[in-house]
Amino acid sequence: MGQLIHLSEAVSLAIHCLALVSVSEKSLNASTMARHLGASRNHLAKVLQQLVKHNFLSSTRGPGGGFTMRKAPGEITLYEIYELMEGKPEIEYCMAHGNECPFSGCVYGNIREKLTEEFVAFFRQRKISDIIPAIKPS
Amino acid sequence: MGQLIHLSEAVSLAIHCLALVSVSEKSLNASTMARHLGASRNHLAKVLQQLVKHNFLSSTRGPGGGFTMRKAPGEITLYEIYELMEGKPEIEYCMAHGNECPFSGCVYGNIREKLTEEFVAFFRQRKISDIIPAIKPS
DNA sequence: TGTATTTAGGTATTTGAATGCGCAAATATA
DNA sequence: TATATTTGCGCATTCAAATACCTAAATACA
Repeated sequence: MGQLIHLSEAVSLAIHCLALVSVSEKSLNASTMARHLGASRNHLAKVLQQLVKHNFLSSTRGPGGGFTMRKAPGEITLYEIYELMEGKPEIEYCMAHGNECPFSGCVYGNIREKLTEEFVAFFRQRKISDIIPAIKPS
Repeated sequence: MGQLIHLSEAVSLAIHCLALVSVSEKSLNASTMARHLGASRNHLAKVLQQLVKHNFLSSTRGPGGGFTMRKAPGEITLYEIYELMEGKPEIEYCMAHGNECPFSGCVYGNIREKLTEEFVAFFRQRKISDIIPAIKPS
């Protein structure tokens, strides 16, 4: 149903790819990763491009090419990746249209702010290196 | 930007309307509420239909018609309304496609489950009657 | 009875994310 | 140098959710 906590597939792909590249001895190409993750090669390619552009990955073209890490997995927090792919998490005013809400305080209290903060705190503390142990031996 | 905590406008409209109808002495029509909330009359009408169908509101057509409460505002939790409009909040498996994730535990840990539970707990405890005091005198 | 008002509900349009596609650029290797 | 491989990147398409529109049905009231 409607996802309350919304994490796009792009974020998910980025995080998984960084971990996979981290543990790979040689460079990993997009097709291989797409196959492993059961994801669209095209979508994944877009995500990888972003990660290259922002210096998380290096890419090499041509046969045997692919992607390698440019930063150590211990230096990359999940939050950095989240923000790169989705932007800063913002709380939208609930009546987005005219801000003339006839209520003096938000009917949601500050639950959204609170949950967002918890999420950010968790993602800031968690690093790519933390998720590497979860990779199944292929 | 991408909303991390996603609450649709439909949920928001439903909650606000129930509070407005609760404090209204006579029946409130869709156009009036739309004006007060600065929202689309059409969208709001859909939301109100749902609330009628599920016995939160009664409706009467024709001149002077509109909506009146069918349940007491102290008997309606925000969660009921959320679930009515959005369905139960589910955690999607992050690689939605093939569930052959090459990771043994979810890279997100259980943060999404935890945040969802917090949200649900908050929304279950909060009632329409709790937000009525926040209505600005018009 | 006629008319204006208002909800009901089906259908259409819009929007944004995801996905697909095609070609250019780079490069390894035969 | 030719060829196969692989990324880079812009554009087109698809898909689902959100939103808008349109007409029918009901009802109050003159």
